[in-house]
Parts: sequence; structure tokens; C-alpha cells
Amino acid sequence: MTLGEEPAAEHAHTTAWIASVLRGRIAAGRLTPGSKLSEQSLSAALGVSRNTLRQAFTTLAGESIVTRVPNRGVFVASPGAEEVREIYRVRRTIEPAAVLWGEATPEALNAMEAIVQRAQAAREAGSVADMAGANQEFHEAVVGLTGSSALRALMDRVLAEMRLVFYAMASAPDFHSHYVSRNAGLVQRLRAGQNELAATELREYLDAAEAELLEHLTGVAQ
Amino acid sequence: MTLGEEPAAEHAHTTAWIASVLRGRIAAGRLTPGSKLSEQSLSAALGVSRNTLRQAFTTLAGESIVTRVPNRGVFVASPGAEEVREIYRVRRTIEPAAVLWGEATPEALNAMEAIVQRAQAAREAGSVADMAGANQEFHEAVVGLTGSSALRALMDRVLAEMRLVFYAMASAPDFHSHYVSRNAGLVQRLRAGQNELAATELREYLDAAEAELLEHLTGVAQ
DNA sequence: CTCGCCAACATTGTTGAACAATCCATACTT
DNA sequence: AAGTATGGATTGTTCAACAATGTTGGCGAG
Repeated sequence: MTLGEEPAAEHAHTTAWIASVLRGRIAAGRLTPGSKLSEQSLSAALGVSRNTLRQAFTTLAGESIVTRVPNRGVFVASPGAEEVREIYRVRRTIEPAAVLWGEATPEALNAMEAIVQRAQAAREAGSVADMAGANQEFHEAVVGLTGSSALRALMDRVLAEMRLVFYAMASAPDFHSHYVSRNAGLVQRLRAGQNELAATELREYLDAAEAELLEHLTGVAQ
Repeated sequence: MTLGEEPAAEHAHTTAWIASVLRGRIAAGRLTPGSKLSEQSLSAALGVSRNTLRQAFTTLAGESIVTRVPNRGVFVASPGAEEVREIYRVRRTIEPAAVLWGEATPEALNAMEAIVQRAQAAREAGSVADMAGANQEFHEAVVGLTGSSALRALMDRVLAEMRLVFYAMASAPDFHSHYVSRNAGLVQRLRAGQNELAATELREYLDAAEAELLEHLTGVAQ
């Protein structure tokens, strides 16, 4: 739990294990955007060969969690304004499509409503992290309506990049709380079978979120 | 050295180079679905170390062009019925969304129309390969309307998997020719600003294509 | 004093060999 | 003949080395 790495738990795929460890550290904010991941130090710290670490790097680079600069090394991705725009291009495409054409079964809607309630509870408790987590879970559930694992994986990557955006921002504004009630409204629309209305509202939602994020991003940095 | 691999042109990123070579061979059908990619033979044939070949494998596995079975090796992916369903879940989500909400600029429409004409010419010339290629290009252009490189990359992967499906089929039916005229109609709808109609027609289009493919697939194999 | 060149250093990219772990196939035992 | 044991082959991982490239510092010229 400290800083040491002692697991040494022989795993089938050491490379996948290492990749997941790094993914977790980045997601948890222990490795901030822009940090350099030195092969030498990391291989020593994790107790694996430089070679397997390298393999883990290629998988993480494939997930665009990490960027590779030739002969310079790998760095934790530090998304800027352009990356944010790209993120919302993706979200504005697949999320409304999911609510419009996805299979909103009663079970799926119940699960989404449960997530919304968890987000509301977290908001009232003042736990920003939990609220942000529940919010991301909600949007993942939205994409899950398509039933496609590939789209879900893409959304995972996009949300991971979103987390990096938040870590890269100096000041962390109250970004999620505005949107919790909108999520609740979205579920209601879907329950009523008003999919088209839900889709257009979600697109406006995403437009607003992107604008807010971009404003905060360009206002602080660059 | 079987057939011509002699370049040995020192490339900046050997691993990326090797990955693209394998990608090309698979796309060209020289490596058919299910084939085993032996580390020993391939590393010798390509003139690279087993270690770098391994790294190239991880990138290809990330693109799901290749599947890795622990302690058994890597094989060219051989998509079955379930994979086809997944492919069309993705396509049925992002392609209609692209025509519905994407920016169909005049230049983009002109480019799409040019692709359609190339497909028609190939059909009349009887060149199935060219027609199939143009058809895939068309759908890539459709996704390109979103302006998102990530969605475009996803579509690339999906189309690569589609190619594997065709290679895996014993008999190659005339699959694409039915749909060339539909593509032309789609462009017309977009030119007229009838995006919603275009989207619903595209969804029906994709439904029909999936059904036809599944029928041929389950009829022949399994 | 500043600018540009140059050499030493550090890091990454790639290779080859080695060993453990696992799977497959053959041959052996009962 | 059926099940089991043994051997070989392939993959997974590590290590040590070298080549290629980037960085850093100092040096001298202007």
C-alpha cells in the first residue's frame, strides 16, 4: 500500500498485469499528465524487465492513455483543447445514437436510475470524486444501450482521457453537479419512450459541457 | 526467404514497420483467418528479433486483427457470427449518427459521389475487389462526416474485420453490388438535406446487409 | 556576454541468447 | 486398448549488450 511494489504474484500475463497497474495509477491521479515514464526507473520499481514494460507501453499507447515520442520516451497523455474537442465529437456521435436506437430495456433503465441516485447522494454528501465517478458510469451505461462491447471500450478510453483532462486542469471547478439532474431527466424521457427528445437534449447537454470545459481550459492554460 | 521480403530498409520504428507489414499481408489475404503466426518462423522471415515481432503482435492484438491465446501463440482473427453481429452493432450506431449529425459539406458530398462512381465503374468492369474497396471507402467517408479521427479509426478496424469475414467465407457471393445504388441514393438524400430519411434508410441498409451476411455465414459454416 | 558548435553522457530502440512455464504428441504401462 | 508418463516444441519473460538518437554541458568565436 505504501509506495513499494512487492506483489510478485506470478500472473499469467505479466505484461497485461503491468499495463493494468499503470492504467490504475494514471486513473487514480498518481501519475499526472505530462509525467515521463522512464523505462529504467519503472522497470526497477515494478520489478519487471525493461522489455515487458515496453510491451505494456505499447498497449497503453494503443489506448492513447500514453503518448510515445521516438527516442524520447513515453509520457502520460496531457490532453489539450483539441483533444477535448475530439472527445466531444465522439461523445456527441455515439451517446445520442445510443439513446435513439439502443435497446432501453427496463433493467437497463433501472440500472441507470440507480446510478443517478448514487450520484445525487454523492452530491449531497459533498463527495466530488464519487459524483464524478457515478457520472462517468452513467454515460458508460448510456453507451451500453447499444449492446456493443467495442463502443463501450471506445467510451472507456474517452472517459479515461476525460479524467486526464481534469487532472491537467489547475483548478477543479464544480463540473459535474450541474448535470446530475439532467441525467435523471434523460432516464425519465427514455422511460416515457421519448427517445428522439432524449437524444436532442443529450446533444445540447454535451454541447454545453464541451463549451464549459473548453472555456475553463483555455482560460487557465495556453 | 520465400517470396520477396528483401527491403531491409532500416526504418525508424522497426516495430511499427513490422506491424504495418503484417497488417498489409492480412488485408491482402496472404495471411488467412485462423493461420498461426509462429514467432520463430516470422521473426526469421522478416529479419527482426523475436522480441520486436512480439511488440508488433501486441499492437495488432490491440487492433483485434489478431488474437492471442496464452501459451499457444497468435492467430489471424477468424470472425464468426457473433463477431459479425458486433460489427453491425457498431456500424448501425455510428454510421446513421454520422449522416444525421455530421457536417455534410459540399466537398465531402462530392468526394462521396466520386467514390460511388468509382464503385459503379468497377461493377460494370466486373472487378469485384475494386468494387468492394470502393464500397468500404464510401462507408469510411460516411463516418468521416463526424470529423472524428477516433471514430474513423474504429471504423477502420471494423472494416478490417469485415475483410477477414469475407476471407473466412468459403464461397464469396456477390455481396457488394446490391448496395452500390443505395450508396448513390444516400448521397442524393444528403444533398437534399433529408438527413433523417438518409439515416433511417442507412439503418435498413445495414440491417439487410447483416442479415444477408449472417445467412451466408451460418449456411456455410458451423 | 551571447551565440553556435562539439563532444560526452543518458535514454531509448533493437537484438540475441537463455531459462521457466505450458501445451502437444508420442510412446509406454497396465 | 485406455490412461498415463515422458519428451519435444513453442511461448512468456528476463538479462546483457550494442546501435541510434536526444540532451547537456563546456568551449571558443564573434
